[in-house]
Amino acid sequence: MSPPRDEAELLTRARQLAGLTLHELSVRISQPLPPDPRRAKGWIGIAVEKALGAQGASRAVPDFPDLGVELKTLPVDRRGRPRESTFVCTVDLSEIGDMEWHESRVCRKLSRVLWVPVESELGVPFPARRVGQPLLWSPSHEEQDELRFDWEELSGMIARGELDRVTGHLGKSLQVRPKAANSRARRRYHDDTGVAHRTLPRGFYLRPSFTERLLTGTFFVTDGV
DNA sequence: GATTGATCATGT
DNA sequence: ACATGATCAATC
Repeated sequence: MSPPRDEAELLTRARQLAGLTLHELSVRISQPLPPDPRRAKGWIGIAVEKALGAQGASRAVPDFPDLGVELKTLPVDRRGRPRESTFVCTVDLSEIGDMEWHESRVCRKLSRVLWVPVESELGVPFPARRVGQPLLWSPSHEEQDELRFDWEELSGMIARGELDRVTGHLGKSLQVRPKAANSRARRRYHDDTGVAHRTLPRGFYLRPSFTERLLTGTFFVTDGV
């Protein structure tokens, strides 16, 4: 599958995936379904990448480098509400001190995102789960302000060497949580006074309440009734 | 039931 | 080790 030439082609391809079951998706990309989905947490994301013609899944660039578009699959329940937070990027412990929001990895990563919801309902077997309608998104001014507010609070604490006081409780829309192979993993960093620390690697995540709003659009109230 | 901290797999 | 792709599962 060649990469899409422009956003329109990408969106057309994504819309053609809507309604497919994961089994049908696996046939389309000639990639077997994982025998134990609990041990293949990234399977859906990589499968959708393949189906859309994304480039290498393991490189530190957007999924569609020429378009500057990032792909995110989003597990949703039957009402279309996100069931999980969304990983954005790792917390950069080396250069977080002197960084402006607009040049941050969080801001750049979220500047253009193709969201692909995927059914993730307890009662529905993995092969029968369906791909949903995609949304090509950039943050509104309001969303940008929200994310920036949280990012400045969190990155400010980290720069002051207070990372071990940063828990998942902080941040209305954006939070910091562990992102590591296990809880024993450690990574070194220097705060803005040059003091060295070793700490559990962390990542920035979007809360489900944030992704829920962007899926439906902030101008519509959704109460499930 | 929602949320936070922990974890799984693969590629460079 | 660290990046990619996230979900699992203990706890609140």
